[in-house]
Amino acid sequence: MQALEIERPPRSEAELLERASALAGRTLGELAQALAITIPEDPRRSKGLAGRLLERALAADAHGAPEPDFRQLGIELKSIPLDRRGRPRESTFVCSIRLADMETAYWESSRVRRKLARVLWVPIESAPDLPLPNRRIGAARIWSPSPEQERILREDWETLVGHIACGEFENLTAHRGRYLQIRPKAAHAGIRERAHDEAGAPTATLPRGFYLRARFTAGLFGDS
DNA sequence: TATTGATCATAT
DNA sequence: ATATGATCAATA
Repeated sequence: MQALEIERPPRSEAELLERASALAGRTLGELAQALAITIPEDPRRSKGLAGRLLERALAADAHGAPEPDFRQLGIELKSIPLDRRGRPRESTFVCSIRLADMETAYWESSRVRRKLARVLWVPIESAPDLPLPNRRIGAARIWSPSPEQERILREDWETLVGHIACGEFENLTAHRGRYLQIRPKAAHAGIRERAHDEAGAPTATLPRGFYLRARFTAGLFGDS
């Protein structure tokens, strides 16, 4: 694979999809080499690397901001690990949650809705015994939630955010939500973030994030 | 073995 | 400290 120069961000959805499609069939090892990035031996130390390689290769321009990866296009980039049956091996992180702000949050202006409005899914071949450098990039596809999907995403979001707004952090387990769920999102279980308790008084709890259940994303990749 | 809760890397 | 990129690993 030729060395990849860091290109300008794509100017259109078609151009983005074209660039992503050109990566299909390549391995992450080839991509890493073209970008002059070393893949760590220890899998624990390469979490998130597939996504970061794709961001670099496709010239995503959000650079860590809480916005879609391609800001001008409003398109979010998501890699998704698929097993040999074509099913997602993991849930998909969507965004972190500002726990103290949820009393005044609305679905219409939520980060979840903005990020999921338009997504470029890039499948990554994945199996426990397949080393990261050997995993192949699959055929990218653009997706937006159907009206029915968005209705349920919204229901989940409003229910989950409702619990946060009421300070009911005991109810914030990953068991809740049909498509969306809330799970810890922190360096370790001892981290705390400012929030409000049931009485509205300042408190602190484990930082959380929104995730899409694998059961949901499985439906986006045909063979469910 | 599917799911939940915990964790690892990088950048601002 | 908070955001991004996720997957690891213990549990049910």
